[in-house]
Amino acid sequence: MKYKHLYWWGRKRRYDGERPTGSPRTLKTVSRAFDLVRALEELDGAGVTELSEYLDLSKSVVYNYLSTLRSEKFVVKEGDTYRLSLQFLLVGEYVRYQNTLYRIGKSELEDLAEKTGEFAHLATEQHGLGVNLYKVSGEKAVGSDYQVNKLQRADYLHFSATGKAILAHLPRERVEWIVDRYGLPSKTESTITDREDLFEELETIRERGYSLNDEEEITGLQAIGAPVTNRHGRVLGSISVSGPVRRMKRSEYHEQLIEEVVNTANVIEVNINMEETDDEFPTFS
Amino acid sequence: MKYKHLYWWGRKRRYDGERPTGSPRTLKTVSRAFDLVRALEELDGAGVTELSEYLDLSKSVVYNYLSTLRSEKFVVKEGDTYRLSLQFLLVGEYVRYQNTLYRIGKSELEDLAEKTGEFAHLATEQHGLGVNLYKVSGEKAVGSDYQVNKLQRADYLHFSATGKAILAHLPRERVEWIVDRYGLPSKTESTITDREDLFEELETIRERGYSLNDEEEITGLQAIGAPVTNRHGRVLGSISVSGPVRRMKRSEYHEQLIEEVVNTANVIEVNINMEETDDEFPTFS
DNA sequence: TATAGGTGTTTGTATTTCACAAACCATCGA
DNA sequence: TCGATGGTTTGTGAAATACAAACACCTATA
Repeated sequence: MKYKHLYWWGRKRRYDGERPTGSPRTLKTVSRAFDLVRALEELDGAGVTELSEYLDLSKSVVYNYLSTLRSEKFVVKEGDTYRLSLQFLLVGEYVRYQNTLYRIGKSELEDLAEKTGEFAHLATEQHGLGVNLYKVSGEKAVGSDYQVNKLQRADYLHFSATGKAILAHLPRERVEWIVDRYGLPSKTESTITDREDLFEELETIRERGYSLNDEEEITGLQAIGAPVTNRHGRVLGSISVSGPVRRMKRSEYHEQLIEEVVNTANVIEVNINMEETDDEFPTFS
Repeated sequence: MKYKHLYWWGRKRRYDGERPTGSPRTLKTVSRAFDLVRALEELDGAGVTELSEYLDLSKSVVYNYLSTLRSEKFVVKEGDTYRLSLQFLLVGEYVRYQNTLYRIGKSELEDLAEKTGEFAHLATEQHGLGVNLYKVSGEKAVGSDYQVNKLQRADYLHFSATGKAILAHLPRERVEWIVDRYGLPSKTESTITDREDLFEELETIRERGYSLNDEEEITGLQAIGAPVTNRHGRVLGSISVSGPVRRMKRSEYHEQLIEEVVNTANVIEVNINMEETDDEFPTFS
């Protein structure tokens, strides 16, 4: 349980008191409301007293926040414990559907999983972390139960095939920022933990057009990833297939998989560019 | 687009000024923050000025709210338009995973879709509306593209097989409340729109143990549903399979499907009761 | 190249609204 | 019956927010 929220919610909040001039004012009350949302997630639901101790706020304050969130339908009360409601799921599904990469890429990813029989992922980047937009399990996929049911979290970009494919196509300064912000924590002994090594790897990925995760996240698991960029060269996200190293490494099969992945990424790109006739794609922030 | 949010976000907010004594205080600032979230959903992203007109708030106020939501990572800014972020999806996935019915029922539902080849749904109730927790498309499933990709929304309970199975096992006064609150709008000419008809139907459903949606939501589509209750008799949600009337109505096949659906619901119930050894299940609100 | 009109952003300040503590009210078990 | 442990309500001072107006920036157009 300790690992769960280590890097997830980001660093400690800075309330308005200590705000440097020139940066936007933020509303304490709103921030607290989201502190409560986070707390409810971290505690898997809780009562008023528990939350008031956890957040160091008076009981009545917590009660008022919960009542408000409840009236907004983002929180439900079961007996005396408050929980986050399915409203979050509904809004979440809306947001996902808004995402062009998901909308266009979903069915292609399903085809990819079907064709290869392996496990396929569709990911994008937000706030310097990777978010899985969709996963499909192919016929041969192993550990699929673990992978499908694993809780969906934002995770580091530097140790997954999807993540590295994205990093390779972000502007260098953005990658620098991400590394500064989150570091390069290791998951296995193969994880890239050195900054220069990472930049070399990203260079390689750019040259050959696909990324490889060689047991860098989970021992025994290899993944092949490819970026999806729009016509302006901005990376929208990436896809990957993954499976046990033993199978994935067999050379003909390996080549064939690379082919399939890169090809699928390409098809998605084409379809996206057909939809997005001529909109601008400004940079995220 | 008009239909989209007709009944979704609920009725107009009542701020604290006009609060009847004895009901909890609610925080204006928090409510406004969620007004912004709603607005961003309704407008599919928007700029400061647009939002300030839409919500009748001053530009600077909107700007401050957006800045706060952004610092909480629930909103991103692309160029000059603000959008809801994937954070909602992540929290939503967490909430879904917290749901016992989803956690236990998911794989059983997949089996059901596989066995029958039809389209299968797993749904629950919240705030008097139905929420789909999961959907799987079987081999033979038709219109599956529409159904899978259809935007996930909370919808009325009275015209779906899953919804009616749930209603049939809620306390009468709760059903009364729901009907008072949302009415019985019709989707096709077969939709039940009369209160007494509905209660009779629910009685029938309770007696025979499954529900039927006979082109009440979509012309040409039939669905068979069954409730999932815990050992205390509280309904946790329901499942269904659906397909074209022509196929679904063939009598042997029909019987067989009913059998499969009821059976699956049963298996889920057993598994849930094994997990939830002896917790109380208080009533929602 | 200047200018008008459209953005998003910043600031000062009045005043609304929130935070706190303490009282209150259930429920449960000893 | 009593005490302990929750959640809920209320009055009031202190602090955070809402507003308007000024600002900076961009783009189109004269």
